[in-house]
Amino acid sequence: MHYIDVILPIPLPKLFTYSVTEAEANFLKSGIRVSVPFGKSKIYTALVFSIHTNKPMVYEAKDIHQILDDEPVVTQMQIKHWQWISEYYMCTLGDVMRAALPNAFILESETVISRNTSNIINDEDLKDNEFLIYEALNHQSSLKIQDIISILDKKNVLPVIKRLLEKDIVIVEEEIYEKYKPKLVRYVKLSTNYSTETKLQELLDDLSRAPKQRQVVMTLFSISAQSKKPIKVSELTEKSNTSAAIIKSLIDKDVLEEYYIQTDRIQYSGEDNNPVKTLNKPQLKAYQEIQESFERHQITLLHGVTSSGKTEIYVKLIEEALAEGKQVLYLVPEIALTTQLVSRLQEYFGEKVAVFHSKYSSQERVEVWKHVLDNSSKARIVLGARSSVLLPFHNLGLVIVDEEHESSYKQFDPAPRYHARDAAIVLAHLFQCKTLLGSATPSLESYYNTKQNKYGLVELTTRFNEVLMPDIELVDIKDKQKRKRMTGHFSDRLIEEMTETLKDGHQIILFQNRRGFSPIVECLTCGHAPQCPNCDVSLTYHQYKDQLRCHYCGYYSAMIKACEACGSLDLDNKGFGTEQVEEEVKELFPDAKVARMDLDTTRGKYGYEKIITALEQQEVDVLVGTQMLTKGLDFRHVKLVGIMNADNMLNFPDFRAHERSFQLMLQVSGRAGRTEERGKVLIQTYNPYHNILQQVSTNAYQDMYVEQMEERFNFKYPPVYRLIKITLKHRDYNKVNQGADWYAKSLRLVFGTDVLGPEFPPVSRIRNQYIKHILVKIPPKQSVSKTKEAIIRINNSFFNIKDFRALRVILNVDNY
DNA sequence: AGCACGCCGACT
DNA sequence: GTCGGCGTGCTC
Repeated sequence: MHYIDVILPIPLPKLFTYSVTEAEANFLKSGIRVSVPFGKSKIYTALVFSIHTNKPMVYEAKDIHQILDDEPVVTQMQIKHWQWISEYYMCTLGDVMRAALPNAFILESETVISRNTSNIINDEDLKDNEFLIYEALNHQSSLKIQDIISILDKKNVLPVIKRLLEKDIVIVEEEIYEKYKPKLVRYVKLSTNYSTETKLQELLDDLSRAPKQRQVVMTLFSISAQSKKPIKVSELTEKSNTSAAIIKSLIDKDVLEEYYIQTDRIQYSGEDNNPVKTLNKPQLKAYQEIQESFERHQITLLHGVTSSGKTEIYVKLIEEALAEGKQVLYLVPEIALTTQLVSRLQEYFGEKVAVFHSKYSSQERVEVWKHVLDNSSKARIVLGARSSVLLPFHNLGLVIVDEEHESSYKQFDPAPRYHARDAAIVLAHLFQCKTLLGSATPSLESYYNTKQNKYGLVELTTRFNEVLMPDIELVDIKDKQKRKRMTGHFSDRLIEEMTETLKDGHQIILFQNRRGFSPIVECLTCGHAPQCPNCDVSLTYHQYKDQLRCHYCGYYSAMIKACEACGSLDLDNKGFGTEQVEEEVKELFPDAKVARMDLDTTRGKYGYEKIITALEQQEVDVLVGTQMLTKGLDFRHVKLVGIMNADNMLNFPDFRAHERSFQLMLQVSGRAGRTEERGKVLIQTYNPYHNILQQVSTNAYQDMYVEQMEERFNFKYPPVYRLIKITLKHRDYNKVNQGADWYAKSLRLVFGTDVLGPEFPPVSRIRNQYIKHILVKIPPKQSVSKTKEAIIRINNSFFNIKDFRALRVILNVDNY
């Protein structure tokens, strides 16, 4: 008797056992996909975890449905890595599998309904709905559930299908099909019949009365004379200036032969590689220090000021890893970054660079996956966002985590809620290779680790070309308001600097960490402000569409003309977002070209690129944007950066608010003056004496670190303590309260005062779900894994209480 | 997570 | 009186 344990891509905390034949058991390996029946009717894709002969005691194992691969598509190393992720981040292996595998690898069966032809039906016996389906099946041989839903225009169609099935009118089958289709490109060549010169001449004579066809043959001939490469049909039609129909007729006549070649969806078509740039002195020094540090530490943090040329150092290290025949993982926080970076890396490494991120189609991802798995030369360097740590690396030689401090490395929803930096470090550890973290404003976590001597530290303090760090000036807008020196949200200082910069033909970036026009619309008579019907927030006014919108659930409505509560026409906009800044710039500087970069303007696959290119081409003088601007983009001609309001970041209710504000402001500042001239940064604030602002203005990372660490220490926050956030969600307000109280009480029995909450978050209801948080703090000496075990025990007892079963509980380890 | 089963209110 | 809503439990 042979059995396999498999991982199913569902959030159930255990493996499932199926029985296989001896032949199957011999063929299968851990990491091969199989399809298995699961539940009453479904067929799922499962991943073989282990093969054994232990018959399950309490149930009869089902047979598998089918084997889907010849060779493992998931490596043993990955499975180890998945196990770490699932344990550390308290989720199931299935969650990790679902996140890791490209969608096209996870096949699911689909119910297909077709007509039972062996039966003659009397129309009269059928009800309306049943008749509609019966009719549809007379035109179409089979229907999917989704088709039936649209035919009947209702959600619950299963009872109807069940009745049809009982009446023997239809048959129901579960179909599963391969989702990944290789991309085939059609090529043509001259039929072998015409390989000799005389035959060819005869052919051309024959075609003398079909000039178009003759033209095609001639073109084909001339292309193949120039190069030996296969000829695409598309190329031939274009070059011979004919249509597909003419080529088809030649194929039908057996003059041409068509054939297909499988190609990659993503192709690199650049020139051959440039030699790696030589490093300047400070870079070289940093590079050598990294080498030395790697001798003592698995992980090294490169703390290099903005625009210091960290990328060149990475390139040098990549080159070395490649020379040893190893793979390299280069993580970046967001896709937006990659376009500039990809071309830079491709300059050096050509087609060895593979890009991977979540905006890729599932088919494109399969191709990258396969290249990495095969250790193909097309994916020696994987440049990617968070999810690329889950790729099937073979012999990883180096991991680079750029902009290490970025919080977008942490997955928020759904599970697995992993931090890509930390998962990458573990991955590197599995491969026994080095990790380089890079940032101009390291996270307290990483910097703390260097102080603890867990990581090595290398500092790079001079900017490339010795450009000076920008001059940062704080502008007290409280004072400016008192003295009537404000025009809208612009202080006289900011206007002066902007005027100057525009006159010199340089570019300006204005940063406001809020999109839309104004976040609150308030009635001046009664104080009422329109709220989202689904969430506990006020609606933001978006001027360009004249709408009120919710930034949490996407709800929108037309802008109100009068107060909904009292009918008053006196409405006031409170607070301001990027839209309003943009509009004010247009009024203040009517000749300047203004663009905006926020979630609203960067929708769609190329939204980002358009704006970035416009800025690079200097088609834009002033760019207004949210924190998107900070993501390490290299804007060459920007000289002035204005931060419209520093206070709303600083006052954000989060223990990391100060750290994050510091990082954000320094990162935006770093966009100023990148090439020759020294840049200028103006920070408008109500509180210029705030320590963080002082530290930003003097680029005092150390001071910030020391001060913040003191707070983290005093208030027991990371990196001193660790955190696990437990979130409860439900439609019913009381249920959430009761559940959260019970949960917190049970946690307190074990962890005492290290449990905070339950507490409603600032936005206590999103999409009609009430939310409550509980925070568990783990002291430095307490075992993390024991803590997690205890939480899991409490969680299990929680779900044994019938009243709480409907609540959704989210465990977020190291939450950001 | 799906999906089937079972109980109860809203319409023909 | 059925249809269709959702709460409950199970999946090798």
